[in-house]
Amino acid sequence: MAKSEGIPAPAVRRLSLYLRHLETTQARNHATVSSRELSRAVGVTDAQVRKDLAYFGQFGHPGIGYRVDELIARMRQILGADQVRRVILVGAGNLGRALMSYRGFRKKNFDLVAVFDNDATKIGLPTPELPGERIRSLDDLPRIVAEHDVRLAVIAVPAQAAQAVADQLAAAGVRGLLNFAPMILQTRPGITLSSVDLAVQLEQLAFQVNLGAEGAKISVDS
Amino acid sequence: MAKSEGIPAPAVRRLSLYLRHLETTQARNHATVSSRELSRAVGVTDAQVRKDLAYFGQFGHPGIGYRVDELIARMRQILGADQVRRVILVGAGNLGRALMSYRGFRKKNFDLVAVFDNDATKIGLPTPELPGERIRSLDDLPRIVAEHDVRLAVIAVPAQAAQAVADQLAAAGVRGLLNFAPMILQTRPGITLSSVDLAVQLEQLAFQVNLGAEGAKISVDS
DNA sequence: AGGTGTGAAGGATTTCACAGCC
DNA sequence: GGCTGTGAAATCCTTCACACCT
Repeated sequence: MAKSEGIPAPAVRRLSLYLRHLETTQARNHATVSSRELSRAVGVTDAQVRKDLAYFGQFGHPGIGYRVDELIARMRQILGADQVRRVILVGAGNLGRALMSYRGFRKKNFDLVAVFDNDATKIGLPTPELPGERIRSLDDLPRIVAEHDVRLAVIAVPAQAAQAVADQLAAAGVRGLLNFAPMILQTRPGITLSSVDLAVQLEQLAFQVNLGAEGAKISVDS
Repeated sequence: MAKSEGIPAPAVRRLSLYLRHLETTQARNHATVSSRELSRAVGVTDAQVRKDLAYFGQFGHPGIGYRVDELIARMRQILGADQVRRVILVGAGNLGRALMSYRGFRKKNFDLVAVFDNDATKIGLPTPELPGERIRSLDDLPRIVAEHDVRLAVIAVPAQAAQAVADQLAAAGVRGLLNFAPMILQTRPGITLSSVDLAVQLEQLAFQVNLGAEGAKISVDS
């Protein structure tokens, strides 16, 4: 149904970066930005910025640039950040706890509604970051997902448990998985998966440094 | 000096993924893998796998596939994982502590040699994950970097402190920065930067899910 | 002047398809 | 039969350059 088919994935990745810079620009009370300024902040060319934005509509004003407030509103709309999206977290280990306390999610209008773990010694423990909540058993997964209409989940469990958790999440009706386990997961069609492997990330960096590191590059993303 | 110039960045990104699957294959006592199997595990085409590997040499055996042990050794060599690489961490907050206790780094032959923080109430505290070590002041940065020949650093500080930390790291002689602060950093040439923004990552995922999520894609990852 | 939106050109990466080897 | 390595084709993405607007 969406004619949003032909949008390059890299363009989508840059969208969040543009938005982040726009927000700091707004905080400085600048009313407009040019594609030039945006491009330098994110590390791409100005033509790239205009092309990227053009995939989603015409937001600019010739001779002026982009009105910051307007563009922020449009981009939030496009990214879905204008409405609360509920998220659950599976895995209450070190990384899981760090993610719970991460304020960035809330700022982007994500609402962490529950935390799950398989470890019997953890189930029932209070979650300081989510007042009134407690760590839940995975048995509660289907119910919580249905009750809160949760579409997104973060996986922060050990590698050997990750695939099973992913399967349970998909079965419970979650549509998007953000996986931090160092493991390649298989998902069935209809489930979107994004993986971040911290060690792999560092390995990439080390390789690039070894190469000779000609120019500083914002390499992988975000 | 390296004719390793023309290697596509995406190919390099996939290298770590191939290696990870090879290691699990090895654990299963399989002696060889085909590009077909590797490709399915990582979510690319088999031609892609062969092209990627071919950038670095000829490792395959026609009719057989790739010998697992051999390929692992070569890939570790290529990625530099055959020798210990020393890393420091700046920022001992929630995320920093999670990173300290993350075993994946050690497994990939990274050695975390010191943890720094600017918070006077944290400096001097012991680091349970690094026996005998304590959280250090950033004043010690140049000395530690020089003494241990540290080339890589992980930044896990709040956004508003990140640019200053990056500058100090570069000045101290660190060559590669892995940044977790939700902030676009500027670095001078010769410094390689890779950024991971957890909130942006989730935002990307939410967007893809909203699109309609036609096919499961290992999207941005690692 | 300053700035966007966009067709067209250029480059880069991926896929195809097949020769050659085990 | 199975499988790799690789030129050639196809596709995808980025940059150029300029018409047009303010």
